[in-house]
Amino acid sequence: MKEGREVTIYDIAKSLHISPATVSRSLSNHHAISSRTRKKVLEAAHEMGYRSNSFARNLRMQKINVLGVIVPKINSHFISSVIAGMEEVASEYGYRIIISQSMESMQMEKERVYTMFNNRVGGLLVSVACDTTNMKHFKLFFDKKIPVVFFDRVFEGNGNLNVVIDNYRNAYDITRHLIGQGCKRILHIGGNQARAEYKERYRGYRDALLEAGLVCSDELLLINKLDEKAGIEAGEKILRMAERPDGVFAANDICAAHCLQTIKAAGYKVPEDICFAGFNNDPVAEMIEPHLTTVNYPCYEMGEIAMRSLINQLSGSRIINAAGSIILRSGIIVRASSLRRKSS
Amino acid sequence: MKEGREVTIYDIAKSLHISPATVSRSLSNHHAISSRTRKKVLEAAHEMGYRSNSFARNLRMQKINVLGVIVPKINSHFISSVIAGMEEVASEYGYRIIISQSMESMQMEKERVYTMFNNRVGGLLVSVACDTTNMKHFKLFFDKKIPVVFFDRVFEGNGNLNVVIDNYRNAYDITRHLIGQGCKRILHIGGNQARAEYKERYRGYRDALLEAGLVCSDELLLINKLDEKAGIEAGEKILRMAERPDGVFAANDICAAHCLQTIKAAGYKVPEDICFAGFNNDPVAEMIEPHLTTVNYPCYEMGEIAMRSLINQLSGSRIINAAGSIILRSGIIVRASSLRRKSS
DNA sequence: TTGTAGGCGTTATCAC
DNA sequence: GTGATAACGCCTACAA
Repeated sequence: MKEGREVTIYDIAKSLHISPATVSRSLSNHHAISSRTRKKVLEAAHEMGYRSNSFARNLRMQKINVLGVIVPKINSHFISSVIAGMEEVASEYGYRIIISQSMESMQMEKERVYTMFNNRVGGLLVSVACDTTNMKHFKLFFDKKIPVVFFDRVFEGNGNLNVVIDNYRNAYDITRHLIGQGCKRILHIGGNQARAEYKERYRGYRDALLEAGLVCSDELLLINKLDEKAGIEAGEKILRMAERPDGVFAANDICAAHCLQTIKAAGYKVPEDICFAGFNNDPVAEMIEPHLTTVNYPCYEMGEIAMRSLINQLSGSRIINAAGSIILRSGIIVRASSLRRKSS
Repeated sequence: MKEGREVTIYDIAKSLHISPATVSRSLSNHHAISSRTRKKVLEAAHEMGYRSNSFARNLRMQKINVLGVIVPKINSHFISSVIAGMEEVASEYGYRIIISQSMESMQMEKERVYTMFNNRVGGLLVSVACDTTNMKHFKLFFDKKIPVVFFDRVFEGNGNLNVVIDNYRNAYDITRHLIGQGCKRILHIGGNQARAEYKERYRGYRDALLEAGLVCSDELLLINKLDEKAGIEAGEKILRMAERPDGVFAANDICAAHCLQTIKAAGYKVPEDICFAGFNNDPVAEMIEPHLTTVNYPCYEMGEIAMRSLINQLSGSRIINAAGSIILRSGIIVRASSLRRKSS
């Protein structure tokens, strides 16, 4: 076996005194080939350490088995679980995935999309950055009819498919729950309202309040980045408020948990003084004391479904309706952080 | 713009009445090209929806800009952070990463390695599965001198590079800390002892005990999968013990946290009755009450370093010593779960 | 500064 | 059943 250079079908052909075409056919189980020849070739290939060159093959075949995934950041419970689900399905169908992070920046997202395009991925799975305001940069894909599936953070209406949960409904339900526990003055910590998903969570919250005749004012709305730091700052802000809320619904668990911790450290009791609710069902929700009421987000399943839909569009001969939304089942999980009464 | 067929540099060349070579050079920022021509080409390329064909490019260049990452499971704080670090460095250097999971199974790991090989990744980053007992399946890569960098869970001595932390030392230090807090009977929850990393943590623990003249017996050693379920079961087991330990050192935080929770739920006080320490500095460590003493594991940094080392081997003309180990700085973080005295 | 031409490793289309 | 040969799209000596 030669060091350095790769073994090609020519090398095999030469050593066997046959033509490269025959080798190629043997390797790809072509029907018009004698089984004796095929056997010889297969053995020689193994012997010589041959591996097919996927670049040459793809170049020739015009076919691609790599799919792209673009996410804001990989290192969150939510995203890493989604990706785990995607990877499992992808590898089951013989696809590879390449992953990149937009770091919550639309500018970087654009670059990533372009790179994916140039890398000729067969399809794209995307959860957009926080400040992504439009989907112009996906036009490249739409124009070429390369399927794009959005998940979690999505856009409507370019013939693409979205995999989501019902943000409005879950936010509404969890706010209703807080109201049911006797909260009269509920504060919402939300994410960037330019993102429909966070807007929907806010709307669900607001509608529940209005319906119950409770106050819903700007003072009770905090918009931030929903990370650890934001949670702590939100807590400090709440502590400084003249009229303190008796309930908090945050648009994610990390933020909720750190806010809760800050409030607790100041001597207030949860849920007696303030009820808390989050979103996502992150592992921290079950660690914090008291455990955090939250919305169960089927992350792993979302990854599986999104990937399955994408592969479907790639291999399915005729898809009737690839566009639209798949809304996954989700629901609230009631834990001690919001439980004042026995029955909810 | 033609539908269906891809735009090539030939199409651009034709429409601009110049040669394909000029187009190619313009596109790759070759120096010997007039900026006027380049501009024209870039515009035309954009206009016509051109994208470079990475297959043709790779075929021609014999170079690969895709690197493979194989991990047990993506969806843990530790692994997702490592990958986030890797991706950041990779994209900085123009590399893409393809990721797959071995699901903690050596059999699947073998398959993944083979797939990566056939996909002709330029290099490999691996943290091996729990039950991986040898590195025979990486021989393909070693033979072809394709660089492989192991991280966290590693193997010694095949000319490969390892990126690790000092498991022995950290385990030793944290056990010493528990002893310093007055613990006399410390239990260790460890991972699969076939894995050197978990063995090292056990050894550090044991040596600290022996040195202090404390008891170190099989009764005080629990080996399990270190996940949530294992943590709860460990807690239940401890509660059933005749001679209960007054300190627990678990080889990861998830397990430690759930064990702690189980013990606490049974009415015992932490750290007064039992001290707790974990490993990894997972987000849950700062959420649980009391906060968990742990070992800070520089995950993101590990991803960055591992990726940087790999790219180094790929591009560096002469690497003096690519083999061996890089040991990252880590250290214990003392929190309330083990703090009985004012000074540690 | 730009053009010409050959080859990277496959597979498909002809012949034989 | 097998062999010759022409693409696939790109890059890069070498020429001009």
